[in-house]
Amino acid sequence: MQVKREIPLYEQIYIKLRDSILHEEIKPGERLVDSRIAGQLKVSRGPVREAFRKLEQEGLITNSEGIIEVYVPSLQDVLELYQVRVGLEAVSVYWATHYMTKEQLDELYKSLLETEKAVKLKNLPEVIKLNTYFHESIVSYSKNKRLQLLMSNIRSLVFLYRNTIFNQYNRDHYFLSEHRGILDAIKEREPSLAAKRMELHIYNDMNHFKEYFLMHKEKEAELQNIKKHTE
Amino acid sequence: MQVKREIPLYEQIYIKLRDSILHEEIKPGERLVDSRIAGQLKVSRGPVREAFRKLEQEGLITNSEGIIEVYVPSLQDVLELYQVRVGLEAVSVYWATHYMTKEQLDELYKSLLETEKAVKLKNLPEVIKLNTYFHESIVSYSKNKRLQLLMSNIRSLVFLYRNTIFNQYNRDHYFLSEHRGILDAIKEREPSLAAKRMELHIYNDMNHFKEYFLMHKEKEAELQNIKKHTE
DNA sequence: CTCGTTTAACTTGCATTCATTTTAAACCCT
DNA sequence: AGGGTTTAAAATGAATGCAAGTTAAACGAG
Repeated sequence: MQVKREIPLYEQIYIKLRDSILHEEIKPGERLVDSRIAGQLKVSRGPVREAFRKLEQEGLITNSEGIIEVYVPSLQDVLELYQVRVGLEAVSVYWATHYMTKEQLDELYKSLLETEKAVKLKNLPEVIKLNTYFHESIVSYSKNKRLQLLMSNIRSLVFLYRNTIFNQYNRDHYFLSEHRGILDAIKEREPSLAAKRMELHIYNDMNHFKEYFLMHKEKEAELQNIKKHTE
Repeated sequence: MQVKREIPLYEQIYIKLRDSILHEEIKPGERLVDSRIAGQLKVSRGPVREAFRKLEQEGLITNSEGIIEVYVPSLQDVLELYQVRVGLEAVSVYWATHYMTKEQLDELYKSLLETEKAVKLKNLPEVIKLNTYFHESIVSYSKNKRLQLLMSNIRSLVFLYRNTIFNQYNRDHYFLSEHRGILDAIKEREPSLAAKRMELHIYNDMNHFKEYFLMHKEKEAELQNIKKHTE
C-alpha cells in the first residue's frame, strides 16, 4: 500500500497563483509581493517565493530587478506563440494520424457537428470550448508527453492574452471547413497532408487574430482622440 | 545611466546547478539534497530550494515525493524531444528564410565547407560544434524569441541524454547534403521547401539516433550475458 | 505652491531555527 | 546469525528574524 504524502505548500501556492492569473483574479501587469501574498494565505514567505520561481520559469510572471509582475504579453509575443503553435500542432496531428482509432476520429467528427450547431446559434462560449477540445484532443492523441506539456504552457499564455486585451475575438465560421479538412486527412491516414492543413489553419487563425487586434487598437486610439478633444 | 543590481544568489545557484548537470559534474539519477548543496556552496537552504524549483519547472530535475533527482531521460523521452524539434525547427527555418540576409546565408555556406573538412579529418568534436552552430543559427534568425527559448531548453535535455548514455553517436556524413539542401532552399527563398527539408533532416537524425541506441543496448546486454556466465 | 530633504514603511534576499518525517544504523533478543 | 525494535542522523517543509535597498510619504525651506 502506498501512503500519499500531502502536497507541499509551495506547490499548492503555485497552483493557486497560476489559476488566479489565468482566471484574471490577478491581472497582467499587477505586481506580486511575496510578503503580502504570504499574509493573505496565512503562510510564510518561503513557499511563496518558491512558487514564484516556478511561475517565473513558466513565463507567467516576470522578474525584473527583483520586481515581480504578472506577464503582459505584447502582440509580438502572441504572434510568436502562434508560430510556435504552428510547428507543434502540425507535429501533433502528424503523429495523431498514426495513432488515432476510428472511434476517436468519429468522436471528433461528432464534436464538429456540435460546433456547427453552436456557430449557428452564435453560442460563442460553446464554440470556444469545442474549438479548444478539437485542438487539445489532437495534441493528446499524438502520444507525445512533452508536446502536451509545451502546448499546455503555450495555451495558458495565449489564453491569458485573449482574455486580457479583449474578451474574445469573433472568428467567422470559416474554421469549420478547415477542421473538417484536417479530420478528413486523418481519416485517409495522410499525416503530411493533415500537418499541412493544420499549419494553414493556425496561420489563418493567427492572421485573423492580428487583424482583429489592430482593428481593436485603432478603435481604442479613436476613443482616446475623442476624449482628448472633449477635455 | 542604469545601475545594475547584483544577481541574486538563487539565480547564481540555479545557473551553477544547471551547468553542473549539463556538464555531467552532477550525473543523471543523482540525488540532490538542498542542505548538502547549501553546505558546499556556503549558503543557506532557502536560495538553493528556489533554484530547485526553477530546475524542476525546466525539467532538468524531478521531484517525486520530495526526493529531488537529476532527470534521467528514457529513449521514449528523447524520441519525443526529436519530434518536438521537428516542429520547432521547421518553423524556425520557415521564418529564417524570410529574414536571413545574403551575408548571413553565405556565412552558413562557409561554415558548411568547414564542416566537410572536419568530417574528412574525422574531427568529431568540431563536427558536432559546427552542426550545433548550423541549427542554432537558423533558430536565432527566425527572430522568434520564444522559439529560441524552447529550443535552448530542449537542446539541454537532448545534450544531457547523449552525453549520458554514450559519448557520441557517430553520424555519417549524409547530413552534409541535407544541410546544403536546406541552405539552397533558403537561398531560393522558398520557406515551405526549407521547412520540409528541415523536417526530413531531423527525422533522419532521429532514426539514426534510435538505431544507434538500440545497437548500443544490444551490445550492453551481450556484455551482461558474458558477465553472468563467467561468474 | 514647488522643490528638495528627511524619514518611515515596505520589499527583497538571505540566514537561522524548528517541527515532522524518513532513513539508516545500532542494538538486543531469541 | 536472523529478525525485529530502538534510536540517532538526516532531510524536507515551513516559520521567523535580520540586513540592505527601494519607495513613497511627510515635512520644511525658499
